[in-house]
Amino acid sequence: MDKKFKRTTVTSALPYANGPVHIGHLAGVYVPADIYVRYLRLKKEEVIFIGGSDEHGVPITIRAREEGVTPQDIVDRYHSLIKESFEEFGISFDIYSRTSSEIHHDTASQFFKTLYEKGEFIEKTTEQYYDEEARQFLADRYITGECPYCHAEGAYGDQCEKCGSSLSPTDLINPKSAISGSKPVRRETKHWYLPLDKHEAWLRRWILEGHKEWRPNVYGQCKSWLDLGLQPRAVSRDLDWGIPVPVEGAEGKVLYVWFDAPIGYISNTKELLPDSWEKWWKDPETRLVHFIGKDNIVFHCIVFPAMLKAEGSYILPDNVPANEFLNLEGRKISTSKNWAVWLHEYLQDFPGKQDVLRYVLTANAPETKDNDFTWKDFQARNNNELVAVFGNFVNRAMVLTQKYFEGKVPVCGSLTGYDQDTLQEFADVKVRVESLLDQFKFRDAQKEAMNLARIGNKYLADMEPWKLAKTDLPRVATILNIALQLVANLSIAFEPFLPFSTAKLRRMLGVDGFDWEQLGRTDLLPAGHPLGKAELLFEKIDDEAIQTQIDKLEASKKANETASYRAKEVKPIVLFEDFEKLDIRVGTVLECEQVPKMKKLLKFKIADGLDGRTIVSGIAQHCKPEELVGRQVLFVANLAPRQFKNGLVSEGMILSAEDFDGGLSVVTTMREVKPGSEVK
RNA sequence: CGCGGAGUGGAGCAGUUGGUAGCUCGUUGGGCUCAUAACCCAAAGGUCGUCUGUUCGAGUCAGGCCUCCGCAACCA
Repeated sequence: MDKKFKRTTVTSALPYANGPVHIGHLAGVYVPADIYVRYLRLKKEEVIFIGGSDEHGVPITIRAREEGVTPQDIVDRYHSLIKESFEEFGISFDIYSRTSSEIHHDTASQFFKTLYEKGEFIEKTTEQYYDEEARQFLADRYITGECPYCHAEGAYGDQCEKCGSSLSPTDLINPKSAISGSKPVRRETKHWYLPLDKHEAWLRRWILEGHKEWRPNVYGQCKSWLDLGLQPRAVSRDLDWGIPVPVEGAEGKVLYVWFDAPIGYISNTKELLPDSWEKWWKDPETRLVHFIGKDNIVFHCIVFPAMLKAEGSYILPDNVPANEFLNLEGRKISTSKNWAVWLHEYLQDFPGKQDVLRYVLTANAPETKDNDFTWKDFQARNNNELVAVFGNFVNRAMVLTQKYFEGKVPVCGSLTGYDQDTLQEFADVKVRVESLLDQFKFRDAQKEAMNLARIGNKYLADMEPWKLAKTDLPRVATILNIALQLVANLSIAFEPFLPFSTAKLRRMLGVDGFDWEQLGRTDLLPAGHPLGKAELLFEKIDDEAIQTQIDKLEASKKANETASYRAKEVKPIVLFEDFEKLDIRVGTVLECEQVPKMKKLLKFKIADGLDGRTIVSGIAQHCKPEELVGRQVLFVANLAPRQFKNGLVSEGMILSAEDFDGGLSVVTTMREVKPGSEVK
């Protein structure tokens, strides 16, 4: 901010071409990036806006295999879907390309070679699991087996979801390939690592001392990583989809996707500007800004800068405004669970309403913490803010001018003190909006721009030109002149935020365009200037349209849940004598209560036909204690007692069925039997 | 006790260096009638997650705890 730059390179995170783009992507990255870029362009600053699809990596190959198509088919499908919907939505990339392009392969390959030749990598040989049937090495996530700690089946190569322990694939008992189902074998493989530890010193100075202005979430995350000590990171993988590692003896190896993806920013710039791309990436007078989501902070603030520095000729990012996440109707957005509002579907369902979504996502942007998108809020912001405040003010000014001055901008006469105060506010708003945009505070900036319309509505209400029209037409002329200047100002102030609506507004005003510099001026429309046709800037969205969206969300979620549901694999065969060792009995619940301070635990007093026993069970979030009293439940009677931290001892285990969504249902008997009856 | 971010009126968010708790929406009452029943004014509504400490004074600083979300498993 203190430093003066000549031009700005803006990048936005490359969406992964494994699915369509949803509102979370938009709110987190693309809308703020687009606002910023449009703002700079309006100021006539030199700027480029780089985007593209990230098309490599394991998940794409898995998906392709599942669908029986090639990875290229998958990325082609989603690349064009994403590209088209961005375009229709008005994300004004100078280029939106892809990492499967030839130019990217060359660029990334060359980048690797340069670092390789400079000796910036270290080589390590390790043993990894190899699937002989599928003929490939397996990513941690694609190996399953028995957890060495809790012995649950289906633990992943990196973590057991049952007990939460983090694992390494070689820890698993009876490992199995998730791809072919076959038993993988260990095989040696060589990989290249970027020794981040060697970069730690300068990164520390650069970020912790040089960029204190970064957002707290970004700065904090970096600090945490640096304080923990950086480790070398592998830059290659054993895979057949990606950019081949361009050195001898690296057959069957590709660049790890996080290594090649950020280089995509550079390749895409090259594609756009084959002759002059370097000044956007290598000139110290260029300001580099990355728009990303919070999950990408480490890559863009530590790993990618380390790569750029290691290469030697590149500039480093000046700021990385990362957003938090957006939730949808109170839940996390999830691609796999189809809990999302997809951009391409929104564009179909709400044609011509790009700006409404842009407005809502900015007004509710997750800039400092995770936020929630609800359709009700979407409707309210449209109806109560865009329509009622902004659209209505414009309409009032237009209609009154039509009525009293045949649609021509009336002459501004002498000004009252109130007029002057109102005009002064234009300039104040400009200063505030600019300052907020410069600090990447888009939510506040948009709110400030909206104040112009509020000022306008108040001005009209206070002046009451419709009353004065009967007695003092010259005064009405002045009032409407000011109101119309305000409308013109709105068309500038909102240009970065609502490009479609401001274009429409300019048509209504009968002007071609304004510069940002003109914002705050009070003579944008000369007296006598004929206005264009008045139309409504925004329209109301009714309950029905909103309900349709909510229903759609619920329906697709349900469909998805049932469609993707498949029971877990059956465990290995056991002998009858093993089964007999378990003593399962029926017990009647005498008492049941929540364990104080333990959210998940219920304490049971069970009649077992003997002396009775106490059982503690972690099912409090799934059933109410009072519903269980008097019911018969099944429990394992000869399980070794387990003591909890607070001293409680559980003498057995109550059996419950686990539903597909993790919900628990306690198992009971069909008819009442004597407590202590054996279950066989 | 792995690390970071967050927890503020019904909803969504501000709150800079500690000094009267603000904004938008909603609610209630009033006004206006040019306007897409839109607009303008006023009011009600908060022990700022919780406990303790520092201070003349804490939403703000320090420490403990609780809850939510991310990061090492690549979904922004």
